[in-house]
Amino acid sequence: MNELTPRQRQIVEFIQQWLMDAGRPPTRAEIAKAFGFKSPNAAEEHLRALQRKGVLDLSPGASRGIQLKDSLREQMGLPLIGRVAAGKPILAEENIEARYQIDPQLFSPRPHYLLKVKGMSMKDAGILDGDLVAVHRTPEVRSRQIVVARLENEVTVKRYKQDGPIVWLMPANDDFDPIRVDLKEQSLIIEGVVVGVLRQGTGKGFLQ
Amino acid sequence: MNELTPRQRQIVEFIQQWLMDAGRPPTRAEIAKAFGFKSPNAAEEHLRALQRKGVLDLSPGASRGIQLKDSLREQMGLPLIGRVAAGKPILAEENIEARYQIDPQLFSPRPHYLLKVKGMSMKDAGILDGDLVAVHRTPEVRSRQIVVARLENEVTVKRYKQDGPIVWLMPANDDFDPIRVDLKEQSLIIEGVVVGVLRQGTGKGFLQ
DNA sequence: TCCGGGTCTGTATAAAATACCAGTTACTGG
DNA sequence: CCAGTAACTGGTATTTTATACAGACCCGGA
Repeated sequence: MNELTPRQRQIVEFIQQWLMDAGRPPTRAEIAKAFGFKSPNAAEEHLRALQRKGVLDLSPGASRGIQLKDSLREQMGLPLIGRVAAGKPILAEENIEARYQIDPQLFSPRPHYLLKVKGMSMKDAGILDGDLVAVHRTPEVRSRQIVVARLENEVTVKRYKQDGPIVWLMPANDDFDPIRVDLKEQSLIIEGVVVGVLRQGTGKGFLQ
Repeated sequence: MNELTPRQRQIVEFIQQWLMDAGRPPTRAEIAKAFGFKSPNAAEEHLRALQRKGVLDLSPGASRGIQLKDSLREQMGLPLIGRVAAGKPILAEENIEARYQIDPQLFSPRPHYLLKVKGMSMKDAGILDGDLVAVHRTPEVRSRQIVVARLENEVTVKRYKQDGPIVWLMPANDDFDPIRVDLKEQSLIIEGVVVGVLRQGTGKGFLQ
């Protein structure tokens, strides 16, 4: 029911493009012209359908009264997760310290949130205390990827290494020891894969 | 001549705010209502004045036909500088590999460009080969700041240390030697201060 | 003093845009 | 086979919007 038809998807993409180019939403007539509709009502009905499906909002009576809901979420930006409250899902509202807009093209795959790193256990991978890591939320991880894992209600960033039923969470710092997790005994929740790193304020002086 | 009056500045700020909130530009009547004008023509004349001063574009005949020129520049995002052609200014068009939108609140002071780092000379400061550093363009630097410097047509990222007329460009890696610059003999151009670091694609596996 | 720009009121009108209504065609699932 | 939905054409009433014109007031510079 909530799935868009190919035509509806085209309409939404057209509106996004138009917004980028013109800085304002299109009118019914402009949509109709772009798609070759001979009646603006064809556009009207597409817009109604898209509103029913929750993809956009229409402001009654206003000219160019089309608001894409996606763009609102994009405008919100990525949530920055600071301290993760025990037992709460990582993206719970109370964990969000701020939101930052990040160009989606900058990282791939697309990150879902930023996580503030505590401690120097990943120093040799260039991830320092206080750095923000951009995380793509997926449970599918491969060995040698740097992951965000939750173990005993502790959230940690480590390099992932699987050896049969044994998972090793490897620090990138000789001062720390690898963490051994036996999946038959302990539960390990993968909160995502690190797809980027972001450090604020190197100006004042940072480390050594 | 190109200076905006306080009232004109208010108008521009109002349009920016409206764009953020509604996702479309305001009409003359909406501007008039917000400012308490009793005539839409007051808004019209402000828009004309702002167009004359080059702050925005008006699309004749189109409803909500206001395009802020600033927002276009903001949409362009920060330029990513790759290889710097010898003798060319760092922000020359031919040095720009791409543009990325970055939340201005993320870094402070505001960065002017991103520079792709080559080599591992700043490894211990968490800046690795291929990282992007966000750079605030200023010639004013203090000791211990990480700077982008140009020396003999080579652009390099190092920690700055001044000792009277002698400047030391300090690597953050024991395998590299500090660079000694005597300002009486050599010219050193400071291209800016590093205010942030950005690494793309840590997912696949990075270093050690 | 006169001029021009900035800031606004008030009125008017044409053009742009929305919001309906009545149909048509084609496809899909019960 | 029929109902429902998607995807249109064609048209119209109504509202929204842009824009022009006629003034008014203040201020600073020539």
